Amino acid sequence: MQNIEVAWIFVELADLLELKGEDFFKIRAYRRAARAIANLDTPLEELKQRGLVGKIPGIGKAIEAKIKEIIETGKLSKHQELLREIPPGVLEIKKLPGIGPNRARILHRELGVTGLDELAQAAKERRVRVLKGFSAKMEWEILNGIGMMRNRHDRVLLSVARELAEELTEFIKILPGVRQVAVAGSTRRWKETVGDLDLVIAAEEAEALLNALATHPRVKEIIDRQEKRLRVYTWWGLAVDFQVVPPGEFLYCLHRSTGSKGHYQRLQEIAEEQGLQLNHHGMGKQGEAPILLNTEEEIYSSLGMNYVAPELRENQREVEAALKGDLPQLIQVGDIRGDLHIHTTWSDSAMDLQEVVKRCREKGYSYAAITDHSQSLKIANGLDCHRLEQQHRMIEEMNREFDDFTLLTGVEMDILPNGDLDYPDEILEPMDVVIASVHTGFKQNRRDMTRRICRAMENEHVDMIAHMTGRLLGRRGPYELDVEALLEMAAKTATVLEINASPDRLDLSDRHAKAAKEAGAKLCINTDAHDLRRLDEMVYGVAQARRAWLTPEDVINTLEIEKLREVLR
DNA sequence: GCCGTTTTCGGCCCGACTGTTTTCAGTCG
Repeated sequence: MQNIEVAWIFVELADLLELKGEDFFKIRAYRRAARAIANLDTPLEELKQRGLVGKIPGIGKAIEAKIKEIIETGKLSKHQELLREIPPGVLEIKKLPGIGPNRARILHRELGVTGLDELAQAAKERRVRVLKGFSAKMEWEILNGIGMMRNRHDRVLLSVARELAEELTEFIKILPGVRQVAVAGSTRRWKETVGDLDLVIAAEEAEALLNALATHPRVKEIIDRQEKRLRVYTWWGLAVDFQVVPPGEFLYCLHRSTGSKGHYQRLQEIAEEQGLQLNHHGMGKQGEAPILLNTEEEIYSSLGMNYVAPELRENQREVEAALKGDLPQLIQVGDIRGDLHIHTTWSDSAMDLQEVVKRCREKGYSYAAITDHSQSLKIANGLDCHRLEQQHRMIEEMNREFDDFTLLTGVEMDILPNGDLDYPDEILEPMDVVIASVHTGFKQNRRDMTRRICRAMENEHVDMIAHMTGRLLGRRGPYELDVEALLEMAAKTATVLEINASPDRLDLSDRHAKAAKEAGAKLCINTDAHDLRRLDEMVYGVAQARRAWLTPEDVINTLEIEKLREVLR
């Protein structure tokens, strides 16, 4: 059992207890423990053997015992008990916008609804509006919310798909008869959310292989089974498609399954124009033996074009660019020299300054910026001017110890609802990196919100706007914004725009990041990490940048420190 | 349920917004 799955049990336990109206602090303790577990570098099982589980901050005797139970039996009796008492559908109801634990409880108790379908039915019959604490408007919002949930229900975050893909490919590799295995589809193209996971396996024999996969512990149910294909639904909420292909056709099958459909069809057209045929069996002249190829690069070069990286295969004129030799030299993870948006224990993060420095140096960075929250964000323990100056003095002192690494001073400053900034200019002036971002008043109208961010860009000390549209994938849409106007303003004021690498944000989107470059703005890829593990999410931001056709020159945190300082100045 | 260089008990991040139960409970970040 993976740590993340243990963490999920505690998250769900907390949700269930919340629905029962349990003590707030107990619930928070479970959530904290879940977060701590999810962020561990070492498997819990190993920690348990070494007797270290109780040493994890946030985990005491009671939760330690529960972790032991989970590792030994695969489940938690208290959790199972609550699941018998509260239908899992009620947890779904609690996820609706505007519905918290209390309203979900009322809906369950008063109307007897056990899930979204029954709730939708009740709302249509106008049985919700008459309940205490509800109204006609809320009834309408509930129906809206259910519609939204259904639309996204079958997609998961890219990071979930990639983690599952890694685990499954490791498992498949050691099965007898397997020559090669690779992830295809939108997961390979690093699309921000994934509908189903495609795995292509090269092997002569399929039956025993698919049997083994059908009984894998991640599999919840089998959706479809054919001779060479297996489609399953996993406990992670993601469907997986296993495809067994002859070793000689692996390359072509992987290429086709990677897609996108539009991109592949475009390639088939190009092939046809050249008298060739391209399909999952191979490529060659009609009626003749296929051309022998070993790599995807060779498929593209045989068609007389540059290699198109999976991230670009979206039928957005990449084929035309490749034919002309006009594709950009895409940015790579190794080009990144530092992370410019990191939180510490000074505000709401789990890592202290020393830990950040250690991990960033291990990652080979030559700089990092500490950008904690600003004073008005009380819930995140935002820094007032005094604490901010204290922190910056400490950073300056730390910097004396390094000759090959620079810790930059900075802040992630709130743009207040009226457009004012959270610190006066004289506080911002000496800082290395001033990030401005929105954390409150999300429901402003398009004109006000656009003007609000524009004003921040106009301040000469603001270097960067973080997670500009505010979206949380699968949970919250972007705020109302005139993105085009903002991209232009960013270019005009030389304000850098962040690509937030966190898999639940990826904000700017690929489309917006591409438009930002075209508008003449510079970008920066940051993790916005609040704990050590999430410093590793840079790879998602870089993939997003690649999907936006960005080169190292478009991204400021590829620069050497001296050049970077010039840009920030 | 966790935690302790004041405390082994009694604390445990705060404040804005919303709808309408016109005085606050519920939700959210």
